[in-house]
Amino acid sequence: MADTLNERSQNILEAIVEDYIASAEPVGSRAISRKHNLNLSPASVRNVMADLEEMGLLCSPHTSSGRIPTRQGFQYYIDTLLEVRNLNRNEKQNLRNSYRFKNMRMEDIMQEVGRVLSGLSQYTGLVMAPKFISTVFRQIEFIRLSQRRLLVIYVSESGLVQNKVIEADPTLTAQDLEQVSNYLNSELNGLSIQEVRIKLKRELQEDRIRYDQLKKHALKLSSAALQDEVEDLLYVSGASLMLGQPEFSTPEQMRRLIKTFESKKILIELLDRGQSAQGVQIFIGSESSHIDLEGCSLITSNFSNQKGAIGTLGVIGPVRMNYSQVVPIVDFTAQLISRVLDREVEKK
Amino acid sequence: MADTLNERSQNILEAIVEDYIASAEPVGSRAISRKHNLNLSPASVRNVMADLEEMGLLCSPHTSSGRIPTRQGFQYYIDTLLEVRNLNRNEKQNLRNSYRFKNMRMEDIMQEVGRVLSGLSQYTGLVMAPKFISTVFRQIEFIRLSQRRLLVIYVSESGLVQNKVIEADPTLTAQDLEQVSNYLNSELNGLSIQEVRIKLKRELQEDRIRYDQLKKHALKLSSAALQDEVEDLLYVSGASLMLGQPEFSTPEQMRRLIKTFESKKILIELLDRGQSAQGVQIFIGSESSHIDLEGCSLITSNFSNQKGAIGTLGVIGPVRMNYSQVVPIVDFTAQLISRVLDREVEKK
DNA sequence: AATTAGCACTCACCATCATCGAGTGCTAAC
DNA sequence: GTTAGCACTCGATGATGGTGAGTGCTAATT
Repeated sequence: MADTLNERSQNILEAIVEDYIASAEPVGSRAISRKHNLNLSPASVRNVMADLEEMGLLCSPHTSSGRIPTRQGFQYYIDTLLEVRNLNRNEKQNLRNSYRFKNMRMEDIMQEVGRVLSGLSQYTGLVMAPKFISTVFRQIEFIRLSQRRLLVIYVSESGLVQNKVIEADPTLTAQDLEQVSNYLNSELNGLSIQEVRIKLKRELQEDRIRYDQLKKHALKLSSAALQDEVEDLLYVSGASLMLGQPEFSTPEQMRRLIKTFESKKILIELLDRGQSAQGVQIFIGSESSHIDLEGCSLITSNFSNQKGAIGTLGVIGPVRMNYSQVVPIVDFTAQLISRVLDREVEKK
Repeated sequence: MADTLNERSQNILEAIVEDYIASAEPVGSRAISRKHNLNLSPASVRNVMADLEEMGLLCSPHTSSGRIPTRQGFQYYIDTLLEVRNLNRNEKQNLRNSYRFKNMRMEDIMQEVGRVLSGLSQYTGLVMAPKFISTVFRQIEFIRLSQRRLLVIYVSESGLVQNKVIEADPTLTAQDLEQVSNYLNSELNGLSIQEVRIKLKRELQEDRIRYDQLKKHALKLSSAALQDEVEDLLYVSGASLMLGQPEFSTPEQMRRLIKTFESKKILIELLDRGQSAQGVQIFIGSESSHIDLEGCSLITSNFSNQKGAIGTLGVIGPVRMNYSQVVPIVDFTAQLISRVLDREVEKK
């Protein structure tokens, strides 16, 4: 159905969407016929608009006002009409220069990326660090906190540091712990957590038979340390910029939005959904299902290092977002970060 | 001047402040003379009110409306009239039960505390972790990320993990690094970062003469690792609750508030100011100097472990905050966390 | 001398009402 | 097929007036 739009209708839809993106206000036939040199009278434009409304791509807030694109209208625009220009050399260089990654911790890089995304787009920047389970093991350390509590520090290939407290046999000495970590560090190096878990599980079963005290401790501690899921790391930057958007101007909407951003849970769910795909993805409004994010659009792209640890970054803004501007920024940033991650691990 | 208030004036001021805290609306003479059984007619109350206004403790938004307390009015209320009741046994137990600290990382504890503070007070909870410089050294590890980049992981006595990337001599081998960290771990154990820095500085000078390769590396790496200030860790919880307060109901105020919370810088400055004091502190509105926090009050208390690492927690809300409810919560929580921190380190 | 009843006055708040204008749909003319 | 013309819709804006909570002042009361 949507593909059967003739060229004129497409042009007019495009014009309306773009005007609406710029103004956040209903677009009238007069404005379209004047600004975009389609050489059509307002009346003709009105006829087309009526058709587009019939098709569900436009709607009018009330009988005698201009049209605004519906969700489907935006969807059609994004799927069919949106031309994403690539950044030119200059813009790419500028974007590169926005970042200062020198001697930054992984966490700082993520946060910085969020800040820059938000700053450039003037919407809210999101960065989700690679999931624990997808990271590659580099090193593990055990530090005794108290009699029965151990602090486990885990470092991934890309330098992401995570820590966790586990309970442990109080009879283990510092030497034992050091031996255990040495053993694990040589044994698990280069495996993804997923692989590590499988390996641990297998060896735990085998080892019921053999009786190697050290190995037993090692397996027990490491499986306790690496077992549970670690909370996802999500960085949200520039939430206040969303409050400047006219679509979220009522106190109630503001509250809801900030609350949603604060809990992070819904955002993480949403970002997770895009993890399997490649390239830039766009989720629109309540198509992205959650009521609390109604009126929002999300532009995301995954980044990854060569070892396959996948993170996601993106921008969340009103559905009436400037896609043609934001999409290439998100796209290029994801590529940039992928390269940075690999550079961080560069061996020797 | 303020102390010269006679009892009647004090009673009326107190009644007005408390009514205003409850309603967020100007308080009239009628309401006061009825609700609080002072046995005074509205007219008499009005006379007192006029006096209090003269003194700068009250003001009226317009000629014919009730009075609201000024900043000075609140200040007087807090300094002189506020009676902070202690929590009874039940309430203390409830508060203790709100927390589940079992096997939590330091970071999680801080975040949890913020959440609970926010939940109980219905305002915004703040928790600032002890400053890096005030923490006590427990362990340091070096992990090579790339040729010239080392990841330093530092663990404090209380289990706070911080990490940092430094540049380092590419010729150092893994063995070297291990020796270095072993050396440092035995050498610096139990010192505060401040003491560590002094020690390092002194030894670096001495060692220009001697020629111990290992020690030289150790000193160089550790001073690089522990030199700079690490960004303060501040956890902000329940920012969206502030948006429900009538004093921040305009979009502009909301934006500004969220922006201020987001950048954290101003909050950290403010919390820093209270670090030297003991017990609960209250900062009111723009007395706390920053324009962006106008209309806000901050109730804080420091927590610390026996080693002297000091963190700050508190609640930020509108000036019209329910002090008598929030102060004891903040107070007791700070005591609770201090005890938890010491329990975390409990030796053996 | 302190308290209070009485009263005129103020002013935010709310609902009503008229006006205005941008925009529409429809019809008839081009 | 396109467009000029026109009646109509409806949100936004602003003026108007009534209502009521609250005040300050004065004079009467205790």
